[in-house]
Amino acid sequence: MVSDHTHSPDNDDFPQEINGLRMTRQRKEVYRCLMEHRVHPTAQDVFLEVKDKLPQISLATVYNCLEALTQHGIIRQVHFDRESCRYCPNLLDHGHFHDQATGKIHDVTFKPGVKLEDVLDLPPGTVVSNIELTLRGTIAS
Amino acid sequence: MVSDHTHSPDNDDFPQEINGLRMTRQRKEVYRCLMEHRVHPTAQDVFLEVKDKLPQISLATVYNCLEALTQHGIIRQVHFDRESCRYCPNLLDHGHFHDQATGKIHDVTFKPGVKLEDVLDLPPGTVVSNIELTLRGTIAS
DNA sequence: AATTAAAATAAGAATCATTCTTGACTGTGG
DNA sequence: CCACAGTCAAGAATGATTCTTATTTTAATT
Repeated sequence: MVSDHTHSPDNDDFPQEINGLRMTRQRKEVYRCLMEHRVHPTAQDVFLEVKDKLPQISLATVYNCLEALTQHGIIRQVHFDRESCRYCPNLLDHGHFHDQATGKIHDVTFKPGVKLEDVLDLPPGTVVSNIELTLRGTIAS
Repeated sequence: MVSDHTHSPDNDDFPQEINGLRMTRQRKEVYRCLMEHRVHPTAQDVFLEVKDKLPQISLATVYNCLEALTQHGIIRQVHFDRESCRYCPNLLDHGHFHDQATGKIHDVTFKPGVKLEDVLDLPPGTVVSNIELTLRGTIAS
């Protein structure tokens, strides 16, 4: 994290920059929305939420912000089939479980010490740079 | 065009029905396309291929066929981010590795005996009905 | 073989998430 | 203060997929 030097009413104590990305008012609100709710919202969800703070923001800007944050490794995209992309501020390696009864999405972490090669038959020489693990099902009560 | 009950040149020895789904000429060709090439084609890819055999087939019909085959558990959809859906006739539990250098998609099987619960921290009571595992990376030569 | 109802298909329109384009705006450094 | 680069808003464009409708095919029955 980077300390902030100036102080503006919109900014409270948000860093002016994260991972080399300048945090504009729009990007801050988008990021704050993800951090505060942690419900894996879609761009549309974020748009509706952020409009309360920045009424003039456009959906395209929300997409731009989410894209910028993703490119700079600040958040991650989550995909469920071809549904709208969802966004996730949890940067730890993890998968997602979609509870089909409630519609809720839960982060699923790997047990400590688990390595891909222990679990999968990968072609020799494979270098994996990105994993996406998606589960669907229900939670028995 | 030609309806032939006993024997038609289009039909060779294809079963008339799989998993309760009537195998029409279109569905047969779509399925055959997947089985013969095994390259995880998109609907568009299948459409172009199948047009050689059935020139009048429409893209919507290809989508319908792929949907019907999927619903009846004959093939599976494969998703990479929000790219076009791809289709896979391999019904065994497996994931997919996307080689970013060649663009090829490889099936990745789980090592024998591996169970989800051994690898993941799942919320208690979780019943997983569907897994999608997607890897991206490269293969060192 | 003809009749009929249900299922499947072709063609193109419609939908919807996302991306692109354009012109205006903002902030920073000189 | 000015110029420049980076952002933004608004709406158009794109592209995959789905929907609609009329037509054709199939299977069952006569």
